[in-house]
Amino acid sequence: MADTESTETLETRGTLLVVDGHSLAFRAFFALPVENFSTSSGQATNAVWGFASMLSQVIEAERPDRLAVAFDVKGGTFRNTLLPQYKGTRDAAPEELLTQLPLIQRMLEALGVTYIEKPGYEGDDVIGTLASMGEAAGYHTLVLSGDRDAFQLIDDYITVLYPGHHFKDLKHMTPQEVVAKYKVTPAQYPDLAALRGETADNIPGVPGVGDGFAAKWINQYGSLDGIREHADEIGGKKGEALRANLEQVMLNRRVNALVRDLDLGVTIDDLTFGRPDPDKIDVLFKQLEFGARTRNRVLKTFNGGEMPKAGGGASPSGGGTPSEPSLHIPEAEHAADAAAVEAWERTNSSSARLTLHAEGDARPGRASLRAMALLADAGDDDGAGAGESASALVVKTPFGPDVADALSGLLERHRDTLVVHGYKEHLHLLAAGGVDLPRPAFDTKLAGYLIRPDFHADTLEQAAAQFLDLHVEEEPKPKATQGLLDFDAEPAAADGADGGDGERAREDGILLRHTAIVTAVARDLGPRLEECAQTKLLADIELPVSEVLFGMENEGAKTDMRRLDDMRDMFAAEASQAQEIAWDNAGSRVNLQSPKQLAKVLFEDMGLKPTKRTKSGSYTTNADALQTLYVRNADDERASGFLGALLRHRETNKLKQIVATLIDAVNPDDGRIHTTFEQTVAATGRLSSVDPNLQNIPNRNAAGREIRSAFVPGEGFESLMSCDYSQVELRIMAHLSGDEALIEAFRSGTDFHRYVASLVYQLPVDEISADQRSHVKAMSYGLAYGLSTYGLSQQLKISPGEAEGLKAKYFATFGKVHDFLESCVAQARERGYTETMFGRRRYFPALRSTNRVARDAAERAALNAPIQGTAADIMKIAMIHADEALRSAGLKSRIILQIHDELVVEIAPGEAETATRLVREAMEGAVTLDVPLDVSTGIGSDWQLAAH
DNA sequence: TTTCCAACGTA
DNA sequence: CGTACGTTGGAAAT
Repeated sequence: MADTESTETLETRGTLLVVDGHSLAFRAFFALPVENFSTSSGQATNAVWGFASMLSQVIEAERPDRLAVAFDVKGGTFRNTLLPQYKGTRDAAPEELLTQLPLIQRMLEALGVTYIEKPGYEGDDVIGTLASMGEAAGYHTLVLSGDRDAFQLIDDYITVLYPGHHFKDLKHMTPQEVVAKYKVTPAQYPDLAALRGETADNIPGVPGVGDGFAAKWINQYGSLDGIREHADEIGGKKGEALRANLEQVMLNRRVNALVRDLDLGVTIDDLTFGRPDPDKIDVLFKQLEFGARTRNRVLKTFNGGEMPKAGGGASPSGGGTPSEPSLHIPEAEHAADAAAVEAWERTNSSSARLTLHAEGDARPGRASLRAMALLADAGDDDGAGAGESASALVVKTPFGPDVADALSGLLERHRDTLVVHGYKEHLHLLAAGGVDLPRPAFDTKLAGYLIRPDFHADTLEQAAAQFLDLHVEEEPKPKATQGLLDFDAEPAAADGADGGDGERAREDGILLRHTAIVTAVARDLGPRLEECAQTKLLADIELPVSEVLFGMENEGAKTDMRRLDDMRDMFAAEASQAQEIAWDNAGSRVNLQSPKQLAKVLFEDMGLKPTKRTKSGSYTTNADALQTLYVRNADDERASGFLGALLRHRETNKLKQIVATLIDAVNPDDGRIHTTFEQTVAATGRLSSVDPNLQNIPNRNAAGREIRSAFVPGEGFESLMSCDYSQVELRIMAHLSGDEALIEAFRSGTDFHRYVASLVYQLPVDEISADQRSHVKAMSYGLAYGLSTYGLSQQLKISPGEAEGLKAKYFATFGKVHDFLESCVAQARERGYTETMFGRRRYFPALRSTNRVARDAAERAALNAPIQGTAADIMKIAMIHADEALRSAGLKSRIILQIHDELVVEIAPGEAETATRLVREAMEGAVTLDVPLDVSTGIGSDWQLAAH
């Protein structure tokens, strides 16, 4: 990278590296996404991490003998006296960066690196002074700075390292480089900068004058003084501008001159480094949640390339190349029979932790097991020598029932120390191998989710990267191996041809590596889960609900295939009919599913006036817009014909698509659809449903709702029951806010929305109009989403003024609700996270964002999270209780679906009454609030008929 | 072939 | 200019 490295090696005593601390911190802050670098408590760490990483890079590349870092000091300098607006723009440095500066200084201290601040002066002055001192002491000085003011220091002994677009390509600015770039010498550079100005420092230059003209004048007249003397001779607009701004330019020149003779109280010989303190680093990095890899790399770099020996910190264990994480992967035994499993168990019976990791296909209804590994380790969580004494066992499929039994017994005996990554997935995998998996003591996937609910790792490697700080750097994994590293990967195409021993050994290696990663992640996450008080949530809610979900996924939902086929054909016919009409009116065969083509037809060919734009700037063609256009152009036969047909096509085609997707998802073996409930995806704590999504089956209009009639009881069952919470989120708001009026509204037992409307409008209940009720209802629901008055007016098609009035009346009636919502946001802003009734957290670093759009969005999310999250918690508890109640009553009836506030239960003959009672009780009694939890239930021969 | 966007379904 | 999700097809990017 250093093309100018060969600057004739001058006789020097060594190399001094002087770093502009603020400049580097800025650089690091803006180079790395803060979302990926925050601690669980919301402290941003991107600048600290980047600072360490960038400084390490430079040290490794330049190998300096002396090192110092200069910082600015808070408060003004003599420059502000001269130029009040000086660096005015820099004070706008984001809070998230400012809070990291002390951390960076602590890190430098721990690394044994001198950092210098001088009150009343800037870092640049310190740098200038240090450079002079270095020169005098016979050192070659490197100045690492992104501030061009430093260019004036450059001479044969002083080089500025100036970062390019990527930090990696640091430019070595020598006198030759400066002349080549600016056509002036380094000594003349401040003159040029004074003329041009410096936007970064909020210094205005001569308008219309850039580097080019400034250089031309300097070369013509020698210096700024020369230019001033001959200012009258310079013609044109630029000359005029120069004369008008001469005063400013001269001031600039005084401001940008660096002071080079400060008394810093140090000598160059004090600026040694290379004695980092591993203990201090460990304390700091633990606080910052940096992992072992960062620690080791940093320590190594700052210890002159050697790992420091002293200090009782974590041992570097793996060591080796810096690109390998410090994982200890033990040699594995292979168990071919039950005896081998039992023998391995005996030799490892005293292990403190047992990690189970299986691979295969974990999709419900078609799961298969490929191989599994067990890793027993000493479990010394302080990290010293972790894993050194570990022992591993690999078991591959196929294996017989004797091996399965031996494994089941082993797992059962070690359940108290058992760790998995993804209990639910492992239940599927092991069930496919005939092995029973008891509830483990720890699940790294669930734990990771509780600690950082908005981080979603697709692969185990990603989870490790997040939690062990094995940050992915330059080298992306080779494409070929990527698939194999996928946690849930399909079996790698088992073409027997080249499935040789090498292939097999490699697969084993990956399996073991993954197992070791799970062990390492568990070691890290256990204490962290405890720190943020999520351990109970894991043990009492997430792990138990995994079992319920496993059961639901495994059973699946029976569908009436004939009904589905009929519906698909019917919707398809309607859609194609609508398409014909649309095409006739359009006069061309536009693709009705292409917003782009539609926009052309509507807004160009037909010349209709567009309504709104999409966020990327094109005209929207969504249903809302089409509806508006339809009404607006009712008298235009062609346009309204097209729009009407298009709307019908949109609706029916969508339904056709939904049905087709369902048909595609039916498992031919049992005629049932086995969705997967994702337990670690939704940041609020809700579940989600994929492959297929059974949580978005239409329900709002009659045509769509018909699809629900295709969900039926399977063989051995007689009906479906649907149970749902009514207005849970509003009830939770009532409870959490303690608003007496709202609580009373729920206790009254009358039509809730009507009752609320009567309070808001101060009218008797029976005088409330349908409009008033629906407006209040929309307001109530909108509350929990942070709905704006504008949004409310849009939805209700009323004026913003009316919406404002409604909101005012509402909050006048339910004042505590307002206070509560505000307090959610305020608390989140203060602590960095929100909490549900059960302590589930969600972090909101964006509340401190300087970007208003992002901040507003975070505020809405922060006000919603405790409400939606508490509802999710309650439903999970209800599911655990209901499942348990059904089982212990010996019923065959079982929960098969969850749609956020609704459970669908498949009812066995004769069990309707008991099952209804048990599920209702579980749901109503999941938690005791200041308001009753109302559950409504219904039973029918299909899902639609079970509605109530 | 992969990635993004617009659209739309649910609570 | 309303929170939380997942799926689809077309179009753009590769």
